[in-house]
Amino acid sequence: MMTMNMELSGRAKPSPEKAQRALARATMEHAGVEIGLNAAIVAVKDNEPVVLAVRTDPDTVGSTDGLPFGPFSPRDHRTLEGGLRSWVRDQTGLELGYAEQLYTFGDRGRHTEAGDLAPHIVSIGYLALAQASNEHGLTGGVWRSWYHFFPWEDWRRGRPDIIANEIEPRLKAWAERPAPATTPQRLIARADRARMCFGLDGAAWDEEKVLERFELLYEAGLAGEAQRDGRSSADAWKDRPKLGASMHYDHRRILATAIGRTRSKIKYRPVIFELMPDEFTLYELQKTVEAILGPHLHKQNFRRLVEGAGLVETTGEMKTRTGGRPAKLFRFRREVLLERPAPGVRVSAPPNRN
Amino acid sequence: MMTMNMELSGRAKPSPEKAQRALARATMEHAGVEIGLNAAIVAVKDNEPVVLAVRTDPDTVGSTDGLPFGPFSPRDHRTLEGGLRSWVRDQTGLELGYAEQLYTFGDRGRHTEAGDLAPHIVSIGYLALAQASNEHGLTGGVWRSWYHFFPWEDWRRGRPDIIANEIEPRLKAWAERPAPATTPQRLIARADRARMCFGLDGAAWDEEKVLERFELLYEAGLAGEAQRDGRSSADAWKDRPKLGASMHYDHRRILATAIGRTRSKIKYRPVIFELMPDEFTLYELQKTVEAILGPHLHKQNFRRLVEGAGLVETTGEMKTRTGGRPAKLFRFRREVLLERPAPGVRVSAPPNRN
DNA sequence: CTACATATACTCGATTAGAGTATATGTAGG
DNA sequence: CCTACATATACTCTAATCGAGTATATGTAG
Repeated sequence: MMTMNMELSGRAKPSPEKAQRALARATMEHAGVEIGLNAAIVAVKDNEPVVLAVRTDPDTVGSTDGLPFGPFSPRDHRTLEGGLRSWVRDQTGLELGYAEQLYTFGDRGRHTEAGDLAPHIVSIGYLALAQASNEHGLTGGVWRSWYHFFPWEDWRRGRPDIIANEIEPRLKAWAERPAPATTPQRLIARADRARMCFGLDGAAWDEEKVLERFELLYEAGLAGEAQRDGRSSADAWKDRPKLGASMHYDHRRILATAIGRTRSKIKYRPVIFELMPDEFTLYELQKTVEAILGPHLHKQNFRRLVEGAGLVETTGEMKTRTGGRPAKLFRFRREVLLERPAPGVRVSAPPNRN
Repeated sequence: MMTMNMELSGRAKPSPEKAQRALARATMEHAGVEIGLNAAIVAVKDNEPVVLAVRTDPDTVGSTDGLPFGPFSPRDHRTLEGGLRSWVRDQTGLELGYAEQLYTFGDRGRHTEAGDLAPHIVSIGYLALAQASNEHGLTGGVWRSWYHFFPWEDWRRGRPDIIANEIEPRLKAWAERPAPATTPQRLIARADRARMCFGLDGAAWDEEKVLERFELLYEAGLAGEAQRDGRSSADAWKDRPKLGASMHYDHRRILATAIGRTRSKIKYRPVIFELMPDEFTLYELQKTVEAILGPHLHKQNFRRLVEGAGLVETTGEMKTRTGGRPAKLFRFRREVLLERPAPGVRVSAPPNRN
């Protein structure tokens, strides 16, 4: 219907302008696209990574959480991020610190819940990091552990049982069913994707692949959202436990993106300190890193790496109530930004097993 | 006149799509938000990294290039990427292979001529990688070296002279001028930002910081776009050479994002092979990597790393016309995707100098 | 005073990356 | 044919780094 011919060849001269006009004409016929902003606001409370969730209807059975959402109006806000900060402040009372854009979600069907009549909403997802201490005036939403939505991501007490007990058998069954013809030809077989994503059969676990894992579960019909969206091939699993709590729309996908980005980013940018109080012990820092990544380093090496990277400096104070020898207090050393091109918490992968 | 506000706050950096003028005339009363897609289509031709550019008006002096642009209509396309592929095919005849979303640019300019009645265009930038051999039916646009727009990024023949001769003195002068009061309080001083971005005074050069460098130049009024947007504090430099070719709107910023992402991504995903023919010698592979990153590895170690990472396998064929000893031909080894969590061309940073 | 818990310092060995040297095998020009 | 040269490929050496272990310091609880 709306075939735009922008004539890019050098001959047809002022093409962009013409194209823009065509665009305007074409888009006017449409119901219109609305732009929304979603925020995954992350903090760490009591060694638990949490995200701010809003519950639509707390009294309804089966009601689910969602991420805070606000419209973007270029009339009111000059920048996307400015708009985000503004409605987050209004809705939740939080003053955001660090924020970065994640991804723009625009696929049709991301609002299937609302039906086809709803205007299409393109949502720009943001990741924001907050200190748990900033929560004083929280007016909307609740902090929820992000492992409430992604229990298989929590490796702090070893490999979570849900992988071997629930995910692996269901994915293996899915992998043995032939892919429907409507599915675009995948480059990698189902079984291999499952193996790489969830570290089955001895494959390595990559803690950054949060989104890939969730999308695999969704595609396999094992995420609650898949059934809601009518993708359920899941009757066989009706009586099995749910794989994490669902969220509205595609919000769990946005959260998966946020978790993956957080896990990736703390390794090359000192964003971990956005989640920490101003002063902390190295053990507290390690616990925060582990809350986000899963356990990786043993204590002695963590100290060496963090101190060796110049990320922190001592305050001179001690924290005595540790239950053992008092620990030195540290603070983030800003100057590291001027010294290293990519400062972050280096938690190197286990040695290559190939 | 429109001001592109690129004030970095150490946070995320959105930006405007300034295509309002034509649209304003067409839809005077409509102040909605429209969605556009921009594509940075990258290839490597004759060891030169190139991007597909569209020229508005080849006969006009001072006309500039832009990136291909097309609208997104959720009515016609189920996904953003599907929409992108569709109009790229129509406009250029190219069938995109690899494509990934980069960033969504949505800032409104403050002083737009069209005023508040102009519909706002939010543009979603994409990076696409293409093989140079696929260009047979190219109907629109021309391939341009990306170093045409970013000459300071080309380190293949050592540190580019433009840094010492042009960029360093102008940035130093800018750093000595006080930041205007309207500028939000910066965490890092101008001089330090210049040092870290461009590796001045012995600081390390980080080839991934393409966007940071461009935004610094823009903020300092040294990019052509800054003058166009009325940010020119650049009278003093009127007679000096331009710092790379400008592009329409904020397209050079999108391209900077694309280059940075490409440089980053080839290190942990085997996307370099999206730019290579099916069979190649290791030397050709190295030249392609160096075209993108700048020279890094000496030949012997490059071989060892690439082969050791399991990225390639020999075809059994040889290429004789090398001007020396014939070279084995290799192909990308797909199975590496099943073996390694993050396979890519490992070009490790030089040893830590701190 | 003792048991214990945690903090912190030091050591060791394996892996890896950067750099150099040596050798193999083609082309070009007399 | 022979020689100079260019490129490809194999191997070696060394320093840095990381995972892991051991040892020691300093607090609290009973």
